[in-house]
Amino acid sequence: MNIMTKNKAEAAAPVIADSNALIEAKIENLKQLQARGVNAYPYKFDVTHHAGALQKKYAELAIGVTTEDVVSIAGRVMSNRNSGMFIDLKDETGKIQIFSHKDHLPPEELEKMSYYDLGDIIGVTGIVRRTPRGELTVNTTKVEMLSKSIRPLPEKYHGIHDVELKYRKRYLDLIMNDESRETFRRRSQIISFIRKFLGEEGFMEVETPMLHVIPGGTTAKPFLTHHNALDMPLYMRIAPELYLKRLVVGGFEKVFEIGRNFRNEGISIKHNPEFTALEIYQAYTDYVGMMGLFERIVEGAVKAAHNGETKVKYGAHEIDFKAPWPRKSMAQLVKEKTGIDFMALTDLSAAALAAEKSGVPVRPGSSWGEIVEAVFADKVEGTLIQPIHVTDIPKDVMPLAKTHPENALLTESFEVYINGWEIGPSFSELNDPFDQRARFQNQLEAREKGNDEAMMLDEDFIEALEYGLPPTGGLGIGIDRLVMLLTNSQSIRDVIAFPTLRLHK
RNA sequence: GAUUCCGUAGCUCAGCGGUAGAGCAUCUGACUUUUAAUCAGAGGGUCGUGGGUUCAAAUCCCACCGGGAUCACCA
Repeated sequence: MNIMTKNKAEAAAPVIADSNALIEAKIENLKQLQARGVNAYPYKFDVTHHAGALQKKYAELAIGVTTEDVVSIAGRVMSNRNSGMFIDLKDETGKIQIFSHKDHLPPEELEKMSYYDLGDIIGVTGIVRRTPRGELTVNTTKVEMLSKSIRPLPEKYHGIHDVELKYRKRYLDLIMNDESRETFRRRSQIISFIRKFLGEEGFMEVETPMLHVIPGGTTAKPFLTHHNALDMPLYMRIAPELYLKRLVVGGFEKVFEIGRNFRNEGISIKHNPEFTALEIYQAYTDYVGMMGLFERIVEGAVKAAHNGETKVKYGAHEIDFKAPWPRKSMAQLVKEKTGIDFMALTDLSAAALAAEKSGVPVRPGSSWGEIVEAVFADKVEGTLIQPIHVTDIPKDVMPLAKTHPENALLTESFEVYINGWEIGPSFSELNDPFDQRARFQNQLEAREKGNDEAMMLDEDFIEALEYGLPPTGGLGIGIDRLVMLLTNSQSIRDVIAFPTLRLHK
């Protein structure tokens, strides 16, 4: 490169904050193409085939055989052998080798190709053959630059290992790491299955607000925001529950929503500040009806993502999602694990003493139900590897669930546990407006005692109940955790394309 | 938020008081039916940032920034 062309390149080059020799080399190649009349960013390309389909279609094509089939494919240049004579082209479905030879391409086209780089997106038309070395290949008769890449790809063999880079620049992770592609493909399959299944079951998909005047439907710390024109504080929703029940009041008997919830809490391998939840409400059924529905959704999702299999490896465990799953009450499970029978220890101080004795600290002001739940969380939760319905959750921790008809300390409810994680809760929805008001009052008292996650009183929701909510069963499923289980992902950040991270650099 | 580990070339990683290294990628050349192509050569670094200790710091110490893991809260 002489001084003239170098100056020209620098003058025309867009501003790249972190430019380096690799980027400069690619920009120089871009200029060389432009100097030869190539539009490096053209508008379209007619794709007739994808790599995956070709690999499948020609699986039986014998070694050394050249077909007469002309195909047009497009994708990213991933590797380059024999000075560009062989290129591995990668599209969404897989890889295929491109062969560019002077026997099939005019010299000026071959010369242009010398300015192609790894990472470029190109379109190729050519003839399908299998090389003597056994590689399915397209003999290029025409090649087009579709988008010039001016940044170097990560290491072609190891891909990206730096997890921070994976999360911040997910596109690189997806380009380089097939496992990540597979994870997000499966995520999509799972969600598609759920939509299709619920539609077939007669459920209507609805959308409710994410901006709430009063955050409700669960106990969690909300994000607070502000609407300028209305000059009004608004919370990002922590759950859609109360709005979905309003729709059931309105007469929609089977509704569901798949959407984002926002919780202003800690971040961990199981928690992202925004996460995707499925919530379902069905009129005229109760929590028992929800158990069967829960099982069919999850078992179906597992099969959809695993070619009909119900057994899935996760870490060191093999989890079998085949329904039905066992059903056991929370108190029973605690009793089996610790010997403590909280159903016989309904006195608050006796319950607190028993919990402390078993090594579970009790926060001052805890209710009986909170103590039972704390012991369950500490002693039992982590041992529930295979899917199970943990039923009859204490009323103190379920302010929106119907009281259990046989024991006023409990509710008609269950939570599904898999791999030691709560996948989702479900209950017979409390539809008695007087009881609901009393439960909210209890929450307010807890709030005054310093529990800043306790629920706020939602007067408008109670009014809706006063018009009449039919007997209703509801359930929620944490989609991200379900996807983790079905993709053997160790962190929720591996199943959320763009997880929440700190502002960087 | 607490504890702990990590941050070296575009990427993957060595080096852990004494002149900043390798592979891939890039550039030059050779080769031209390859498979992480190969061969010869070259360029590429504020060792996260800022202080300190030392004759000498990528290396030891402190603070900060970013990330991972564990714990706490939660799904």
